[in-house]
Amino acid sequence: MPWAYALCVYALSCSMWRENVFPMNVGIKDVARVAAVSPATVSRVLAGRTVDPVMRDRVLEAVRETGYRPNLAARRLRSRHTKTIGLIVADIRNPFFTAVSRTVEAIAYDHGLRVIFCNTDEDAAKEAMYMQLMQEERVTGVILAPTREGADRIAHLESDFPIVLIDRAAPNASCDSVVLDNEAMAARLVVHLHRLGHRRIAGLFGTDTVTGRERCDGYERAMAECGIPGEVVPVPHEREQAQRVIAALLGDVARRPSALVVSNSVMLQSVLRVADTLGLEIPRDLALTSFDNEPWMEFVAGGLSVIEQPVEEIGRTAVTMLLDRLDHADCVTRRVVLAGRFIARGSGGRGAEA
Amino acid sequence: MPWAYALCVYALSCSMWRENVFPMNVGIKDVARVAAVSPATVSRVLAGRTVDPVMRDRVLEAVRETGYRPNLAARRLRSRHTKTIGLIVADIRNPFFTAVSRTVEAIAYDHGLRVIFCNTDEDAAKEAMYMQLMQEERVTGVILAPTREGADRIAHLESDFPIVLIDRAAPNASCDSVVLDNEAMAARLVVHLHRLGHRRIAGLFGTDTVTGRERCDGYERAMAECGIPGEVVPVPHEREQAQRVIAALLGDVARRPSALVVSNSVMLQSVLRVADTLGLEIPRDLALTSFDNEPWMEFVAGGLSVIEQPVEEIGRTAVTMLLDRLDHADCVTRRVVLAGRFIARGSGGRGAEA
DNA sequence: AAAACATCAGAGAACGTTTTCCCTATTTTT
DNA sequence: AAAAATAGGGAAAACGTTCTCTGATGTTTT
Repeated sequence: MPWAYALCVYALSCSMWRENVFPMNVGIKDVARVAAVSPATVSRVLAGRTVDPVMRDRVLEAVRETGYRPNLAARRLRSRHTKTIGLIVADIRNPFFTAVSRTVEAIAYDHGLRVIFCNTDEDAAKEAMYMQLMQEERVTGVILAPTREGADRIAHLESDFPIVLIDRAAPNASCDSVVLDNEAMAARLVVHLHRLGHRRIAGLFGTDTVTGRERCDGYERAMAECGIPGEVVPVPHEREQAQRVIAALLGDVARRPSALVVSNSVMLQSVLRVADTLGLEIPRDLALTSFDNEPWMEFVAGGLSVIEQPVEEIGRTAVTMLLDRLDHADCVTRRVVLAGRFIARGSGGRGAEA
Repeated sequence: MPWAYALCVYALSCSMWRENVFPMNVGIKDVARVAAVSPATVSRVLAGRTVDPVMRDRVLEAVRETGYRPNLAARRLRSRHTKTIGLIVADIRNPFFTAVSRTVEAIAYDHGLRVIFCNTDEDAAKEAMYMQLMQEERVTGVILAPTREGADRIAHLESDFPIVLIDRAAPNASCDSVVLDNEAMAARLVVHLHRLGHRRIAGLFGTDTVTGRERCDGYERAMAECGIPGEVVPVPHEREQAQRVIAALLGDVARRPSALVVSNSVMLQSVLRVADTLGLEIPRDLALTSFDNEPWMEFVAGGLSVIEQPVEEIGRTAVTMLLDRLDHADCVTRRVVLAGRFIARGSGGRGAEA
């Protein structure tokens, strides 16, 4: 009784008898028989190759009549191209990734490619498992937002298919990649806060990603250039732990900075939660800036000042690069660095930027 | 030059020569040769069937040595079970669906099932295309959040695989389904607002989904029971259009209600946007209640009062039902109705609920 | 000790396509 | 008008597995 937790379970329409209108499995041979042609001809018609029009029509009619649907497994086995790409993201709850995924999917389908979508939850083991799956699926290529371990592993790995890294890629990565200019964008946030008069600016960055690393570098560089000491706070991915770390930072009045640079929107939500429980008002008690832009950010904390990533462009570029790589396998690896857009709203506090 | 828009493109590591350490395509036969056994035996070892231990070890060693990876296309073709389920959602940007997807994926993988993830963007044509794809993939089953047209179509359709409807299902649907008790939950929101003293409560519901329909019914019933006239506002899915409709409602001071019941979180964001541009403060000028709970909702409009859906339970139940249906194909169809949880925060305005 | 039975490895068919090869019919060239 | 070239359809192989069937090797029963 697996539905014990259900509010109620209705049972309906008793006899769903399977009267099979069509023979259970219609194959290309059945179509061929009905159309009185050879299987090869049916295949040719379906592939859109030149076939005598009268035969073609006979085949098409037979397809309609029999309700034939090609078997993709068989097709892929024989033709040896799967027309499938893998998309492996690190956190499906992060709207940045869902936005990129949506674009990737749409563009891939425009190119007649199916996409296998996977979510690793920042878990290197799951990631490895999925990469193996990609191999077993004999995918055409993979678009991957790797964990840090994953990024390392890929550097040493010679895979059977091209890989395009998104969002996270070491500068010396051995495959194509499309990333944000994380350093510059993190620096932009620091400069923004500095101009607003903040001098105690802490940086919260993920411990497990090269993206976090890069943003941290940009933060540190900018802080140095501003001539103020920085405090880098490594924040784990898991929500509970993240909130503990943040609470430790903000709960101690002596330690508490006046402003924060936060590495992404899920981390930002942990910050908001902690600030709320501590009774901190934003931006009065704590100024906030972050990466990623989402609709609700307009309405929180007087409008959050953030770096917006060009999500469509990231997705589009990734697919384009992958496709291009298929044609030019031995070409040099490329690294595309995209600029983000800084959106100034109210969460920086302390008067307006010049 | 498809990267004209790039901030910069680095070209790296020139000669990625493909020195194939292993023969390009290692098959089960190659493994068999190396292990000096028959292909059948290799297959048996890989399937975990009883094989002489010494042979088994030889095979395992040969697998390691050759770097063999099974070809899933071939396996699926021959064995005639794909161990794959389809998951078709209507809007990947809606966090409700991403949350459900995450659960479905995790549970499916626990059961050794792969999932093909698809996003229809509320487009019936895309949905139909994906359903056809599922057929061509010969999936084991499908979990589907249908558009309204899709729900209608499925009622007449006799598909080759079981389908479990989630989130949206007509009460008379011809397949298994797991849904929220939309009527009761919508009524709950109305009652909440009524108790707070609101008398002019409008309901905003999607035009294209049976979920919207059901929530609307609950809203109307509850309004009638409270003895106050309701105003139902159909809101299209597309963002621009949605905002126009909402602006028309809230912009006209005479027409403007004092409180709103909103059907989901993406619609809610449109409401927030419009309220913001109109300079309406929440809950002072407009009380707000909605479906779906997300972390940021704590921090907007004094805390949004919402109906939280049991997302994990929905995903888990859907997979369980699908699996169960495979064992009991001719069983009656089941409809699981889950209760949501009402979370009262501040956005209802006008004093506290009794 | 012989007969019946169980166990398990190998040979080869099968899964549903695409593709190669060959052959015929037609068109083009000389 | 004959020869060469081209086009397009059919037969059969091939893709990499799993599965059925058969036979051999032990193991138990009488």
